[in-house]
Amino acid sequence: MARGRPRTFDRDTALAAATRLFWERGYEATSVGELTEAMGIRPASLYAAFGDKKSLFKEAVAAYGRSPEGAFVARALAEEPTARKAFTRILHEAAAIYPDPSHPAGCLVITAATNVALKDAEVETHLRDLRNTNLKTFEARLRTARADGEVPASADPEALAHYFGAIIQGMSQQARDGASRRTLTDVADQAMRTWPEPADSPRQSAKEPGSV
Amino acid sequence: MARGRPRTFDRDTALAAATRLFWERGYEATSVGELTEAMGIRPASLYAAFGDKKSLFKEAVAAYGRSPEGAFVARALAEEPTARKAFTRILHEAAAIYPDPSHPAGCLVITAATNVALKDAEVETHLRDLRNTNLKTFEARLRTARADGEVPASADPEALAHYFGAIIQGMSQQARDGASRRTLTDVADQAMRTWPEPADSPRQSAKEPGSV
DNA sequence: TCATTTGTTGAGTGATCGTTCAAGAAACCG
DNA sequence: CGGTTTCTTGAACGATCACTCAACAAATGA
Repeated sequence: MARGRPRTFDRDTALAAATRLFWERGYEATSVGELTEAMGIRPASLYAAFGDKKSLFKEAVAAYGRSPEGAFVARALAEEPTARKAFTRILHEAAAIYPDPSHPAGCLVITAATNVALKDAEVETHLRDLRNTNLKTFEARLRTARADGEVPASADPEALAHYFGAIIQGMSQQARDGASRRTLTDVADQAMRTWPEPADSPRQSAKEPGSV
Repeated sequence: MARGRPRTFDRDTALAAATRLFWERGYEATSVGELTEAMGIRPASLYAAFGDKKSLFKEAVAAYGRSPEGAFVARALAEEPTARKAFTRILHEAAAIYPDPSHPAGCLVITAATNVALKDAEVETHLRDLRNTNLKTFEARLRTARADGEVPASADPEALAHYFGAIIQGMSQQARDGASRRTLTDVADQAMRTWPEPADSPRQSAKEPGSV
């Protein structure tokens, strides 16, 4: 069924190499020449397989989102029974993943398209939309928590969502600036101290009551 | 005393225009052509007055640091009598300044050199060093506060410095993503709820006791 | 076997990048 | 005034950018 000459390289492997390069240096600062070298193919093969640089980047972002390092936030939100456990896990996993030397530091979605020329503004807005969508997901989870009585009625889901988003984005930046897992874990712990407990629960306790 | 033909443009004004452009788009994504157009001069004049693009960028960073939008952190640390008042003011001023539409959003030092090609790595490390120096300044201020008994002995200055640094960097990013002053002020208030009060002071009070 | 389809190769496209040069213009000093 | 110094102008430099094309190679279908 497969017509024509078959591809001589593995598309997923090549995409992973491109993802890593975009993750390291960002969209604009990564040239097609560097991409083809890292992917082990010639320019014409890249364009035949992926379209153009923008399309390749979008595929790289999608691949990153499916990888463990990119999917940990969504996974924590889906798997943890309470909002508090979900955000605690998110911050601690970010502290572990962002500075991990086995891959580029920080988060691709946060860092890969912050300095972009006018002609590539589309790439910048693509990542911006992803980030703002994530904030909305945070907000929705916190709204549910408030409806469940897990956080008090006085809690502001939108403000808390932006707060945790800011912490995560700051941790990504600091990981790129050389911060260690230890330091980022301290930041995560400090950030969780503001978690709004309902009035009838022990205030500001270091451990949640029903800890496993 | 001034020999030779005088400059036909104002150096500070031209530098301010360059600063604004670097602030908006970052180092790599701002071309010399865009710079000369915004500064109202020809390339040769730019190179005669500022050296090369890297030197111009470093001068732009220095000019940003002297401007109100870039100096507010150092000013708050110098002027406020307590660490708590200093950090409260820093976060609230960041919430006001970062999304202000009269200039590019966020902080130039945080955003202007995150995606940089290999040949310009020097620019990236220059801003990284500035950021890490700021963290050390935070840490020193918190260490003093601990010595003064303003924060308990159990407080960790390095961890708190990274925590506030992360909040500020996150607020800068969110301002660039469109967050309002209102939202960022909420983030600042939420962040200050983790401030470590000494054991004999009223815990988690919204206002510090000796407020002016 | 042979036409068709698809991928690879190597060279090369125009555009833009940061930067420089030669010529002329505007100030100074003597 | 002439000589020196510094800046401006317009044109251009080589390098790199994202991207493409013509020729060849390897697979399938008939």
